[in-house]
Formats: sequence, structure tokens, C-alpha cells
Amino acid sequence: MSRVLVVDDEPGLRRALAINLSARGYEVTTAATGAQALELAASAHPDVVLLDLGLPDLDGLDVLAGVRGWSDVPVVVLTARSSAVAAVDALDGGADDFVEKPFAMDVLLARLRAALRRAAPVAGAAAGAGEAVEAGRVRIDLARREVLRDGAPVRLTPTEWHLLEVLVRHRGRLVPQAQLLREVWGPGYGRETNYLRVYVGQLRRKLEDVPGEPRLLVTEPGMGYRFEG
Amino acid sequence: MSRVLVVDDEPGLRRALAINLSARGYEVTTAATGAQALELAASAHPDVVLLDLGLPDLDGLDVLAGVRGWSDVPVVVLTARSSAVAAVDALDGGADDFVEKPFAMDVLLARLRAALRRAAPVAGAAAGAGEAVEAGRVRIDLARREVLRDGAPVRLTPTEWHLLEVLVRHRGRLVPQAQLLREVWGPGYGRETNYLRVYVGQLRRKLEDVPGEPRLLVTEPGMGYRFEG
DNA sequence: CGGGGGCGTCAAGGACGCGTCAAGACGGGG
DNA sequence: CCCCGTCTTGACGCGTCCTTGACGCCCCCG
Repeated sequence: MSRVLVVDDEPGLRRALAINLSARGYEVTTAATGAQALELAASAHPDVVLLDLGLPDLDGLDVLAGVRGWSDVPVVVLTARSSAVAAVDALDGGADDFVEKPFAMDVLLARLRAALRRAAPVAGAAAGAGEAVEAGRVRIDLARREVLRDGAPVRLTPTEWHLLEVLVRHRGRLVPQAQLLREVWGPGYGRETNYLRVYVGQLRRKLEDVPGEPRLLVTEPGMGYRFEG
Repeated sequence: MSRVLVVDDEPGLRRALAINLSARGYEVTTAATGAQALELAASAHPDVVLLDLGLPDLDGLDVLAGVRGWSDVPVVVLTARSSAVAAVDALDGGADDFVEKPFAMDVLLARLRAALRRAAPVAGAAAGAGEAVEAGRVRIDLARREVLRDGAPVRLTPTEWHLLEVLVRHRGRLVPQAQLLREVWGPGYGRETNYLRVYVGQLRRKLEDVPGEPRLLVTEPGMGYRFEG
């Protein structure tokens, strides 16, 4: 699951958070000082940071700035001071959220989930760019919905693309005919295997070097088809 | 600057927020009911939504779900109930932040800034590095809402611009018809593909060298449209 | 050795989607 | 109150895609 870095100088709270978070499946790292926090933020690669502003060695805002200098990891700030100034400073300093102590654990957990959820699509988009599958001379980019052969775009019809997409998502694994039919044509199309024959043939003609000897779209007689990565 | 949609049934608070936000350069739209909120969320294209959970007609959580069904616009939830349950429900329902009434205006503004700041890089990342996109003889500046062709400004109607904006933000990627319709016209417009045909045609006539052979606004038959960078 | 089922190919029809044009509805500003 | 730009809606031609049937092949099995 997700990695959380808990930064607090108070051992009791640190321990309470660690126990609560671990019990919910988070992987927890703890830091007691600002210096340690900066170090662990770099080495432990947390998915979210819980940062208490009242640290003994460094100002919490400096820790925040230190992290923000090189990372966009979401930071949820904790503070004992109930001053509104602290909240504004923290948020404008790059914090993603702000919780005053004392806090209800379930609220903190909800804010933590929200911070993680927001960050997820960003990482997903970055990873999505490299989500292209390369196999022989063809390159299939699921995110862009684009397929290239020797660098040249290949035109696919909607059904062709849909079928290829399902096969690529299960790349390397055998996909039963009935499953392909249901995923592409919808439920109720469990036996129209002739559809598959036609469309697999069209895909092979567009993608394979020798359509008669398929190396990408392999048929497993009597069972289904497999995309070879 | 940024557009804010304020949703609250209390006229006094609505007015106070509108004045405060306008004074700080935000463009403010207000809604008094949940139904109105859903409508304006689709038509006004806000950059952030301030949503009071205590509405007369709909449950605030339903409004939140309605918006989340088709848009990723950041939502900051306000509530009079000081219950922790409300906060957890709202955050898990897709809200980005949660503020209890009564609140300090500067804290609310800081949370608003934080929500906007977080959302900005997402849109920016999807669009790529720069703010201005250059493709052939046309240059599109998303930040300035300006499009030039051979250096000369091109007049676009609001709808034309919205459509182009969505396509450019996803540049290089195929955008499904249903997604385009929902993002430009709002939810409930998933099947009016004739709108797309008309407006894509208008954009091509204004941007393409040969509207009959589009190179910028490419149609992927049966699937959607793609802006070629 | 003969038969049958699954698979690949091809072709044709009908259906559907797309681009285009134009007229009417709507709304905001003068 | 009128005028103008914009949005909506309908109709039409054309090209493409999906469906469906027929046919031959190969492999497996009897």
C-alpha cells in the first residue's frame, strides 16, 4: 500500500499514529526531528508526509520548504498552535492540507486518503506516458490510443482497437474466446467466434510481418488468443 | 484569474464570499441550490468549487457526487455541522478539502489557494511543458486564451474555445466523443455527437490549411478526436 | 484413411458515423 | 425594443465499418 512519513517530536503521538496507520495497511516511517525528516523524505520515498510544525531543531516551515524544493509529495501539516496564521503560512508554504491538534483520528485518516487520491492521477499521468507496449516492429500506446508500425501510424477501426486493447492488457496471457467476445461486443456474445476470426485476421493484416505466420496475435486452437509481448 | 463557484443557500454568506473573492481577483459565480450548482459547474467551467453541504434541495454529498461524475475540478466543502462524520464522508466522497463554519476568511482563502495550486500542475502536466502550443501555422496560448494563425489572432466563440482547449490539453491523445461532450457541454450530453461534428468543422475552417484534409484536428472514426502537436 | 470441427480468408449488403449546409431559437448589448 | 452573434437542430450525401454467409484449409480424432 502507501508509504507514510510521520514527523513529530512527541514520541507518544508518533507511536499512536504509527500504530493506527499500520493497522490500516500503510507502511509507516517516523522521524523525530526536522533534519531526520528531510533525510527520510529523500531516502524513504514516501507517498505522503504527515508533518508536525512544532519541531525542536528546525522550524516546520523550513522543513516544508526543504521538501518542496525537490519533491511534490503531498504534505499534511499538523500543529498544536490553533493560530490561523500558522495554517495560512503552512498552506501557502506548499502544504496540501492542515490539521489542528487535537484531532480526531478518522478525520486525519480521511484527509490523508484525500491527499493520496489527489496525488495518484499525477503519478499515473507521468507513468501513463511510458505505458507504450513494444513488440517487434509495432508499438502500441494505450494512453494515446495510438499504434505505430515502423514509426508510421496504423489506422484501426473502433472494434479492431477494442479487441487489440483487451489482448494487450492481458499481454502474454491466454484470453478465452468467450471473454474476448463479452469484453468487446458485450454480454450475450459468448459464441459468435466468427467475429473473432474476422477481426483477428484484420489485425494481423495490419500488424504482422507475415499475416499467415502470426507472431504477435497467436491463436491457441480451441481456447482463445494471446498477445505476445 | 481563477473562476470560483460558490454554492451556499445563505444569501449573506454567499454575498460575503463573493465580495471577498472578487476583491482578490477571483471571478465568482454563485449558486443557491444543489440543482443550480450542478448546472453551473457544467456551464461556467469553474477552476474550483466552494460547496456548502447544507443545501435545501439536495444533499451536499449528492451534489459532490454529481460533479465528480464527470469533472475533476477541486471542491472545497463547507459545513455548519461540526461533526467529524461529515468531514470524513465529504473527503471520501471526492472533496479536496473541508472547512467548518464558522471559519476565518484568511484560512479559507489559503485552503482555496492550496486547492488551486494542486490542480494547476495536473492540467499543466497533461498539456505538457509550455503554456503555448505551436502546431503548424497556428499557436495556441492556453493561459492567455488566445489563438494565433500566422501571427494573426483568430476569433473563436466560447464553445469553440472550450472544445479546442480540451483537445489541446490532451494533445497527442485520442479524446473519446463522450468525454469531449461532457467536458464542454456538461453531463447529460454524452450522445449528442452532432454538436461535435458542427464545432469541429468550424474549428477546422478557422485553423486548418485545408479543412477537408485536417492535420491538426484529426478524427478517429467511431472513437473520438485528437489534436496533433 | 476418411470425416468433422475449428480456423482463416474473402466478398457483399446494410447500417451507421461523419462532414456539410442552412434555418430557426436563444440571449445579450446597444 | 431591436439587432446581431451564437447555439441548437434537422436534413442530406458519402464514405466507412460491421455483420453475415460461403468456401477451403489444416489438424485432430475416429
